[in-house]
Amino acid sequence: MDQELDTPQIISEKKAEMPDKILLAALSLFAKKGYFTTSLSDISSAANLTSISELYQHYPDKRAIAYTLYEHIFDNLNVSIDDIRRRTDKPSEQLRSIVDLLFKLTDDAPHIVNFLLIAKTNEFLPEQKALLDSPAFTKIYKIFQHGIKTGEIRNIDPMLAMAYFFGIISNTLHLILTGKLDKKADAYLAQTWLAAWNLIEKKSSCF
Amino acid sequence: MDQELDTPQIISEKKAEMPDKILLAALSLFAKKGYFTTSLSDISSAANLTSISELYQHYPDKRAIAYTLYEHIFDNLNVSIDDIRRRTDKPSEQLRSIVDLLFKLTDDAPHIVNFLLIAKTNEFLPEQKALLDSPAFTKIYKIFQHGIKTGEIRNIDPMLAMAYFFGIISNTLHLILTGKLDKKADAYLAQTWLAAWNLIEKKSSCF
DNA sequence: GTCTATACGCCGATAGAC
DNA sequence: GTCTATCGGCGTATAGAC
Repeated sequence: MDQELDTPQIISEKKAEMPDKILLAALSLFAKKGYFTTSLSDISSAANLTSISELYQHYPDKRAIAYTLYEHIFDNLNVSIDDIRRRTDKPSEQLRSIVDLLFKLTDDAPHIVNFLLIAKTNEFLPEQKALLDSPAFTKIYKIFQHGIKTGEIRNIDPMLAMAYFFGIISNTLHLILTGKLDKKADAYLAQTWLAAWNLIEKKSSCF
Repeated sequence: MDQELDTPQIISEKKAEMPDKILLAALSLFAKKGYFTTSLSDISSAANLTSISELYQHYPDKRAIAYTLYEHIFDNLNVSIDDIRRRTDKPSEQLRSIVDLLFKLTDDAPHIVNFLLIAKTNEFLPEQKALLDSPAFTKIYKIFQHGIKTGEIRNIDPMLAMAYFFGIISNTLHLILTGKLDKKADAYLAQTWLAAWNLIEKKSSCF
């Protein structure tokens, strides 16, 4: 339990080898301008390559860059969730850890959270599996199911509980990322966690 | 108060004159495939035009179509909000009416709500004013400010209250639109309204 | 294996025939 | 004023020189 949860290395930033340099550049651009308005030329400039051709030494085409990015981020999210589930099987603690992670990421790697939020609705990434169909999503859904079964979460459609809970979380993060909420994510963490959790907690008198 | 609120004619569907036929086709395609993956050819087919050129008789370019659509939808939303504010100045009733409207729209004109949700984050509509900067948004923000001043809403950052409230609403609508929640929006209205309102209500014991 | 130069397709936009 | 035919540009992708 005191085994700390580091900011996950969603993308290795240490000794940025070439492919990661490209991915970081792409992530930043996609998060800022979107996939379709980002050209390969933009990416190669941002990654300090001499020309577009260099991209093709590492990725077969543009979609592959986006898709690799998508996989990196979702795989790491998935791993983080596995870690969390391994550490405790109490839904309240699992959800708390996930929220902690997301808020921490918002401060430390805002592009990644932006990418996640965009991937939620978007025309981003031609025909990719949406956020809603990723393994990470399914695992989180199971947390809600489990919480309802054990009585920690009140007895409503688990999908609805999830909608409420992450509606609060993701919308708050979104306003932070767009600057409508002007403090760091960390400043809103405690309050927002309480709002989201109390809303779905069994013993809560919200209902 | 019993002055009924019709589904607003966001886009006149009655005797669909040409420009509206085009807008409806575009709305549907943009909501489904996104702006950038929708070609003028797609739009002209969907609108049953004989050729792309016909589009140019009504709109100067592709962006104009998207922008007109954006204006129609946001202007109508804005008008609806004005109506609501004129009918009552009690924030709880105003917010309830807005939520009613959004859920009704989700059942009656899902593309419009989809468009609104997409416009929230998106790379949609090159460089347009985001949802967050529209007059409609500002007016809703004032409802929260007012509610806090009169004591109906508890005393937190109004932007945060808004984030929580509409996080629940919009995330729920999103899951309905994507089919993850499989009933009609109307079936979730009462419960979701309660969740969202109780969360920010002053007398609520959620906190 | 690095980069320049170029090919190719798609799509937005237009011109001009009827 | 309706439609066909075409242009031009951008952006992806490749070939080929060094």
